Amino acid sequence: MKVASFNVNSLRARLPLVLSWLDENQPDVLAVQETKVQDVDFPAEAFDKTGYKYVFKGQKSYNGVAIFSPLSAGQISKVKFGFDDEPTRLGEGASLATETIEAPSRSRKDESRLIKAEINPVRKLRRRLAGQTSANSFEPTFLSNGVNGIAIVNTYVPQGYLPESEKFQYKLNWFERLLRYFDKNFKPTDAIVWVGDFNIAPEAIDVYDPENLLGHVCYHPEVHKRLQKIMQWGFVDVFRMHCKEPGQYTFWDFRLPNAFKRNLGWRLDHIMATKSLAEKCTACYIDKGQRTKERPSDHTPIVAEFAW
DNA sequence: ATGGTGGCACCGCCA
Repeated sequence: MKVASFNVNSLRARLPLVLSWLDENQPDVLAVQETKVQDVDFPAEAFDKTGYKYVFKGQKSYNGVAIFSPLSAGQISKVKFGFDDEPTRLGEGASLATETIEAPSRSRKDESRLIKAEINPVRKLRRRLAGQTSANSFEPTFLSNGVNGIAIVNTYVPQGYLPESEKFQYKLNWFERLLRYFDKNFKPTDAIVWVGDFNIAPEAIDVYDPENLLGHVCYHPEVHKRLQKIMQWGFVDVFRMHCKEPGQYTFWDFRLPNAFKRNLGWRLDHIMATKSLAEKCTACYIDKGQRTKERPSDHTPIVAEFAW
């Protein structure tokens, strides 16, 4: 099973690139962030031609997440958008002048940053191999708390603007809500893949200038604390499990001249798996290929392969 | 070098 995550920075602007990437890489799951498209304008027809199924939630201009999975890999089920917690305190996407205005409960902005689904890529195959002896001969390897396939949690974590801003507090709070979300809906023994743009470089080797960038909203001790707590709940960074090299980035700021060429980047996009699943991870790599094509995203895909 | 990129929407916001 191949799982990928890609912040596309507008799905419509990146449509040809995403379509060719799917065709060339054939992942069982592609989690996409920053689709920047309202649900009514989602380019469904283009993906219908590919055989990939999809679930998505977006809004105008900002945020937006989607999960793609091919028909042959089984159904996408148990789809849920956003958190299921109490009302949020801060209006995240509001302008600077109005950012302290109360946000409505389960706002569109929250919903378009988290999408959860369950997939079972081998269910059909196992049934076929079992012969037609019994329709119920398939026994899932992991069965806990109602998860009998693999749960995919795709997040686009708030960037945080500046450390002294309300938006940064919103980001810290967002990670805390995410931990509660995992705790409420799953067990650490479930097979969960948590992927997406986390807007955090976990360690010094994940950012091009750790000394000077320490304190940046994407490389900040307070954010690190929140991430660590979620990791301690039961996740393994499968990229770092396979690759210890510094300078392995998934994002290069467009505003920094020749950032990609000079490899002045950040590792902000991640694939985390619960321990039982991480043990089955056979490879994890960053695919910089799309950066050499026309109109690339500022992020680049990260891919993990599992013996599943 | 007092600017420089990119996307979307609208005349600015966000990354």
